[in-house]
Amino acid sequence: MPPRRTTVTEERPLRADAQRNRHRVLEAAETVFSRNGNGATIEDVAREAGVGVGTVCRHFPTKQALLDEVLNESYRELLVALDAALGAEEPAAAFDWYVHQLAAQQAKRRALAEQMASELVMTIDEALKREVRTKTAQVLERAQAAGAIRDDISPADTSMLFAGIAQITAVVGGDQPVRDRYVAVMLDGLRPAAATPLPGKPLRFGDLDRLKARQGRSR
Amino acid sequence: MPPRRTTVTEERPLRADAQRNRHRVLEAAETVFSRNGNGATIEDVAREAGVGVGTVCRHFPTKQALLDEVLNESYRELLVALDAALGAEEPAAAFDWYVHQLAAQQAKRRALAEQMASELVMTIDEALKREVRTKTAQVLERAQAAGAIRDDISPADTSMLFAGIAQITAVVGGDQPVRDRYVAVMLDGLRPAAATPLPGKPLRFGDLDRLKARQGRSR
DNA sequence: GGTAAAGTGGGAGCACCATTCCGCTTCGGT
DNA sequence: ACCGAAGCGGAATGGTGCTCCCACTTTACC
Repeated sequence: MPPRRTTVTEERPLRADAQRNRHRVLEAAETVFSRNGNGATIEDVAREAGVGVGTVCRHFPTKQALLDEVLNESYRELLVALDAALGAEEPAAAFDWYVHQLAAQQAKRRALAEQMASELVMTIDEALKREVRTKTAQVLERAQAAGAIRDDISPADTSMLFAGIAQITAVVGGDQPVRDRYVAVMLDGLRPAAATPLPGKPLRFGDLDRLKARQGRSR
Repeated sequence: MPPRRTTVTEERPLRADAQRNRHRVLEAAETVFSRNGNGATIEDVAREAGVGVGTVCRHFPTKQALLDEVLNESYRELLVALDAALGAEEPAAAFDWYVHQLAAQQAKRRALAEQMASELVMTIDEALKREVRTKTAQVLERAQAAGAIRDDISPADTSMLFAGIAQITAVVGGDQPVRDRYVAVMLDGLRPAAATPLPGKPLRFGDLDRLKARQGRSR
């Protein structure tokens, strides 16, 4: 009966060495997924962790489950950045900072970039996702209120744009100056100064989910 | 000894029915790769074409070879758009038009989008690639000369940005209004009005190639 | 320290796909 | 109409990678 969550307890307490191993596996997974994206194999993870594949598979019944766990972790980190942005004094600068931060995290964790670029359909924890979305919306809205970002952009629009950033990030990799360059272009496109009204209607998150779901299915 | 080019002659003339089949296979490949990206299997292609897998594999010794052929075709279509843009009266509008056009083609041919998003390393015909790059540069430079696009952007920069567009396009799919929305944001980011100087240095095509190669290898 | 339960390693099984092979079919020159 | 070569289909092959299984080891409780 395989245990599930990262947290220490659930079901039956989980033996000490098992806990250690589970942790190692997660770390290894993060390492190799960051390096190779979701193309990395379970064996890669096992080798990195110094355990057998069986161990990996018992802790995480499926490669997807493992990936999900790692990605949830990434989202939790994103949340930290979002909180920082919300706590900042300057809403305008905070939004820019957050976007750069996001790109940096995508660069660090290639799997995150790929997920945001939506090559794969992950099951992220619903509450977590909602929180990320809510806070993203807040950071955006504060920047808009401050006049730093054009008004005809919705939170879901930014998510879509982040997918584009993710792709560029995946190509550019760790080269920060180059990455920042394109983030800056996108941010400039979001300034109110660029007053050409945008075509179409602001996207809602519901639309976004539908689009990504469709994309996932058609593979 | 499998034949190679799309053109009618080479090596030994190729029997009439074989030629017909080759053509069907190419069309089928375009259809299924457009629908499913490069995740489509050879069997999918064969079924769509109404031939056996053996036939597909004889005409194109490798799945990659088939994909390359299809993608080269896409690039040729791109060239048509580029020529149109170069022939246009209004260099400023022409650039915008071309970028929208590019996104539309990416939407039509998912495989193209994925290639530009550089998930896969294709071997595009060198001459063709050079021509696309040269003409892209010309379209860009004319728009810059007309004051429609900021000067601190290089042709390779636009290619990189196109990769981001490709990603968004892959998610959005055929929904033109939505797609255009994000293309418009990016274009606004490229206006001179947004005069915040960009960080970093303009990318050169050499850098771009290196980055993409690195990305391909690390999978 | 002894023992039952929990955990482990890594090989076997399985599914999926690109590619190859070969006996049969179709073409096209005479 | 004939026949040799070219082309065809699709079963067989081989490789890759996820998942399952089970004989062996480690833990933790007495």
